[in-house]
Amino acid sequence: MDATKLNVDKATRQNLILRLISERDLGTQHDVVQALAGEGVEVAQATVSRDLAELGVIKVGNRYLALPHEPGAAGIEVLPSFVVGITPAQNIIVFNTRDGTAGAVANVLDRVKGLKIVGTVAGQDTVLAVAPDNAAAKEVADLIGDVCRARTRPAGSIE
Amino acid sequence: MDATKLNVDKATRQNLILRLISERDLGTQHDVVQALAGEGVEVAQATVSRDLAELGVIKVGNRYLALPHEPGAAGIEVLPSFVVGITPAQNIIVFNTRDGTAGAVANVLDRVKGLKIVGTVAGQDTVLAVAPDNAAAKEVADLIGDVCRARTRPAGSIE
DNA sequence: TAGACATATTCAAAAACTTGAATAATTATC
DNA sequence: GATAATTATTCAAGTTTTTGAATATGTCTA
Repeated sequence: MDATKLNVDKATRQNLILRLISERDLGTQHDVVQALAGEGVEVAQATVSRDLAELGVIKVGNRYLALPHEPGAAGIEVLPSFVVGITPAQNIIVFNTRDGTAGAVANVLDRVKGLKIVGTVAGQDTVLAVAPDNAAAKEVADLIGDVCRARTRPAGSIE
Repeated sequence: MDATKLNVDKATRQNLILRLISERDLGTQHDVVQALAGEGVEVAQATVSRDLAELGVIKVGNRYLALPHEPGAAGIEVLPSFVVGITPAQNIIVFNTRDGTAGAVANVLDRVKGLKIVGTVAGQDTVLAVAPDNAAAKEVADLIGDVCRARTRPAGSIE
């Protein structure tokens, strides 16, 4: 009896999921199911599980991070091996990387949805990421720090 | 009883078609069917018709032209409205375009498979395309000229 | 380790996609 | 305009995808 039951296809739903998890702070698949329901899209948890896996979404601590899948580009999984150090300094986060990988790292950072980063500049082995404020910078540094430590492989195998 | 009957999926077949029509000079769907058969892939003409439509392949005169479908980018259908003039000069083809559209035109030219173009440079309203030799330049100029005159919509509606 | 919580997987049904044969529609040629 | 050549569409079948329910497998926390 849902007055607003929407019927969308898989691709649309997955895009919606990307948007939802980057806008809100969704910590469980159940949260995602409910958020979708709020948008009028009703699916089972099993479907969300599969969607997150296909989208390459990873969970860091209590938060889902979406890295839109781009054919050629590096995935978020390169961060642990490329990033040597992370230092928040005011509203700037300094990433020390293995030589030559700064560009790839900046590219990944640019593409992670929901990361509070305004922009990045990459040198040879250093990336400067600008956050809107000091708190955000700290938050980002912690998050990426977790990613590098976690070495969590994507929530399932992608493609 | 084909000793070399290959069974490939749709995506593989469509990539093969792109390659075939950019390498050889295929003028009809029947030709494409036969070229595919030569590679061990047997399909009906109806399938080729649908494939060409999905691939955004267009037919100019007696030749198929493939423009690999890229999500964001402009399609070959913009050429008639963007290109004002085409002038081959030795092995260079000069495209005069509406102001500001040169970049888009060059991008399209770069992506058309089977076009004998070595490279392009775009200004504001001018594109210089370098062909391997004078004959190729003339050929390209004629072909694109036909495209602009033809205003043929893609061989079917895409997506 | 037990018990909760979170996520992944299995299985079967439904929906969507793919395809060739036949045919219709379109385009060129005379 | 008739005919031939080329391309598009309809239809039905076979195949693949998608999905939810149920269930299994982690993964914490006390």
